[in-house]
Amino acid sequence: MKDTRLIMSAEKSILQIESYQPQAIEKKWQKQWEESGQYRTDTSDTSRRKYYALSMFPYPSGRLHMGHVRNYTITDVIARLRKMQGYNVLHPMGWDSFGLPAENAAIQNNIPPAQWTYSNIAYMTDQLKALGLMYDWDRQVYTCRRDYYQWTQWMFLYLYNRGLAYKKEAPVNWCEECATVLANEQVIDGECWRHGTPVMKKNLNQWFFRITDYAERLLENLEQLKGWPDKVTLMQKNWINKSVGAELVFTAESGEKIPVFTTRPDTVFGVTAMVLAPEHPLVDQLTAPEKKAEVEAYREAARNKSEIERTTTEREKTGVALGTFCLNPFNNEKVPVWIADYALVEYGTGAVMMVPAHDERDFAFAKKFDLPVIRVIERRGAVGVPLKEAYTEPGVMVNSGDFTGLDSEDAKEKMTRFAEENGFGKRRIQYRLRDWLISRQRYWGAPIPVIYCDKCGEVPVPEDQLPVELPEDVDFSVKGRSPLESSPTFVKAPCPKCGTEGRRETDTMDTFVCSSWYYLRFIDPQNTEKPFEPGLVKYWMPVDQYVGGVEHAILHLMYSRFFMMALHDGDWTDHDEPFANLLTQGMVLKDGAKMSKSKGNVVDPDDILAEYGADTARFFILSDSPPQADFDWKDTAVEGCFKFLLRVWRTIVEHKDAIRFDLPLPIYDTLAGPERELYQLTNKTIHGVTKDIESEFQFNTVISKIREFVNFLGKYEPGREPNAVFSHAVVNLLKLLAPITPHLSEELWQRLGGEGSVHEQPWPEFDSNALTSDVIEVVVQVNGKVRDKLQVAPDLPNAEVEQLARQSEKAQAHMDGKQVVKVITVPNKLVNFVVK
RNA sequence: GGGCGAGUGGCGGAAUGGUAGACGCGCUGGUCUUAGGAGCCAGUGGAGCAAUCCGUGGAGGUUCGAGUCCUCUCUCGCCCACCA
Repeated sequence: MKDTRLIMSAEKSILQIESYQPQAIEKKWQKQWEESGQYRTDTSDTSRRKYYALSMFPYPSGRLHMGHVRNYTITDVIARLRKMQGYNVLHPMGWDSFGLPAENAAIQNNIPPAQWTYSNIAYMTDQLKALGLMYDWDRQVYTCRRDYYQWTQWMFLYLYNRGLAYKKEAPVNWCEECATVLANEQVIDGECWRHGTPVMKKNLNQWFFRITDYAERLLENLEQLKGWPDKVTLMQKNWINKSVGAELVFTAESGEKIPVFTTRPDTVFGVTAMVLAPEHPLVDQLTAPEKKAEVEAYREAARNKSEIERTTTEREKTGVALGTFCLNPFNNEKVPVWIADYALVEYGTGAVMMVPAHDERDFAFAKKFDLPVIRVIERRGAVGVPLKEAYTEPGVMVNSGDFTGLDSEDAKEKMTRFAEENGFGKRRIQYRLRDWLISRQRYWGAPIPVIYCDKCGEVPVPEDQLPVELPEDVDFSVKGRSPLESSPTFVKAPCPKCGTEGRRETDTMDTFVCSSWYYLRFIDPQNTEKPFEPGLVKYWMPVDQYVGGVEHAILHLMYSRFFMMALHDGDWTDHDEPFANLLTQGMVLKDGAKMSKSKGNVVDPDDILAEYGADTARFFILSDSPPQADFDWKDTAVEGCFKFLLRVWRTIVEHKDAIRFDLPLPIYDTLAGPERELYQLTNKTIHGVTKDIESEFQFNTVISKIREFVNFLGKYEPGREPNAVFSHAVVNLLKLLAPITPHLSEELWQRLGGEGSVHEQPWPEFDSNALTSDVIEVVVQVNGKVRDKLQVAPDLPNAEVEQLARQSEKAQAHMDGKQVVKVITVPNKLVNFVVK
């Protein structure tokens, strides 16, 4: 392969010095770091300022992909930097190791899910270690291990005892491929997030977490998450989707109350029908006998439609009149009751007051079924213009009884109050966010710790009986119900209350439950008494920097926020937000497309490590794009990075004799010529690199600054004697590179005779006197166009710079015969002559 | 349909309202070499011999000065979407 030849030839060419052999030095240092324990964190040391750096932990799918490499490298560089800056750094890694793929692999290969999972973890652990990541391996967590899921079950009980976990029968999303139910968040465009297959609605008795209790707080707190990308907070805001309005109660002729939720109580005089969701509980009672067959057929059809069919906006409206009527409480008008599948049983009250004049959907429905359109709001200044489409803007009220003439925005408030006073309505806030469906009819997850007893009903397993262990005598291949039902040892269990024989809950928890609190367990992973020690969590939380893919913007990040709030409310934590700063890294692309097996454009991290080593991989993946943007993988650019590291190596090893650690620091004022320039560049680089990392981790510009620095160093002739300025430059270069290329830096640090580990060194400081050059280029503009450039001393008084500029022949050529009306001088930047 | 973000060389991308294209990839020429796909040196937005002119999706505007700010517009990407 050409890459291997490149390395061989490169090595040959520098054979006369000593060659850079990444594979050898990387292995050596990884072993050394592990043995020295220098990356372990003492979480009980709460005396220093702390920094908690966290990557979203991986699912052990088999092997790492480049997205992982990018994610973990970014976090690792941040963690290493903070450590050098003197923080007490926590940087852990673990495994989100429950989940469906393990079960599928078990069925296919006839091996237990645990075996498949642990062998993947072993392989991926080796890969992570080969990348030289600064993890405290002693605090790994595995969500599939009983010492972890015991506490996931504890979390369930905690929520259950606070009334935040409950079971109910509801129409839920069912994926045939997964053979289980899914949370709303796991349904994308009516399709399963994993399989892309249509999701069906089924009425099932399922467990939910009452995340809607926290809807308002989840929304309000977004304001304080200044360290999150706007994009993510916005997505969460849209997902929660708060609507302020009113619940108004219509009354059927037969007496049944039909509440509706509306954001437009001001349009209630325009109601010309009542539309119920097909699944609405009142449908049977409100259907006229002669309509029974037709209505039942419609409901049956709706049931068999997939989510995708039901929710496309382009579809024509369908519906059936029930043949009965209800009364509008505001004017006692009789309006017909219909069912239509554009009304959703899960939202609001499952019933909609139909106002065709002022709602686009209702307008389409009325047109289709020839229902009357009554206009109750007119545009100000354009009264009497005929309606061609729904008018959804505010305006002036018409045809609205006592409310006629009001501004429609005022009317919302007044009409809601009127409804409240008269007992047929109230103000109501509605969120789109639904409760989180957490039960799964699958094996490889944390069992829900509940026992059903004929006498006592639903009984939570007492805390001291946790964990409810996952049995091994299970037939994984059963579909449609939990495989746990097939375990002879699992199902039967004594009722914790009365001791008679009961049945265990056989559903397991959504793996997102496991990952909603893992960041807390990292702080205290070996605790056998509690999920974590609140005192430690108080010090370590929140996570200072969380890094991961934007695909978790809603699912994981909102569930974790919910957990944190719930734990906070029970005094388990001081904070109610888990992640202070969030960085969503972009995707790794190849040839402009997402890496995928089907496209055949996957780059395997193992190959890159074998060919170039971890430092090149780390350096490259940070180099070309800012971390938030997508990153285009380019093989030639990887080579370029390797060549650069070779050059760093050569530049330093070649001049080994000139580098000493015990030389006195250069004194800026005494320096002249190239030495002075080198010293300036060293300080500028330290300053620039530090600044770029601090401001949103712009590693791509960090790397370009380091390249400029090295380019200069390569041309510099330090001589054979110890050289203080050159030594200062090289020592600082190694420190700046340490977080990015930890092995190379460590190796050179040691070879040069540096004490201890480069990673234990303080982050370099810069000499602020030496940040400016001795000569500055000032631009001479005429009417804003660059005409000449001057070399002047920095901070030369404006008047003198202007004098010099006036003498510029090139500038004068453009000012000839014209009058200078204004001169603008920007110190150390430019002089602009405005001429007429 | 609604919301958000982005459009800069052949490519990835730099630019507190102040020299557009840093840094790199690629390419061109030279050098060293048995050889070069390594190293080193030089060049590289477009047009032009040159002076110079034109250039950040498009059209306007603000400003001494606009890739950057404002208005409109086009294209692409992402998110949400029959949520009442």
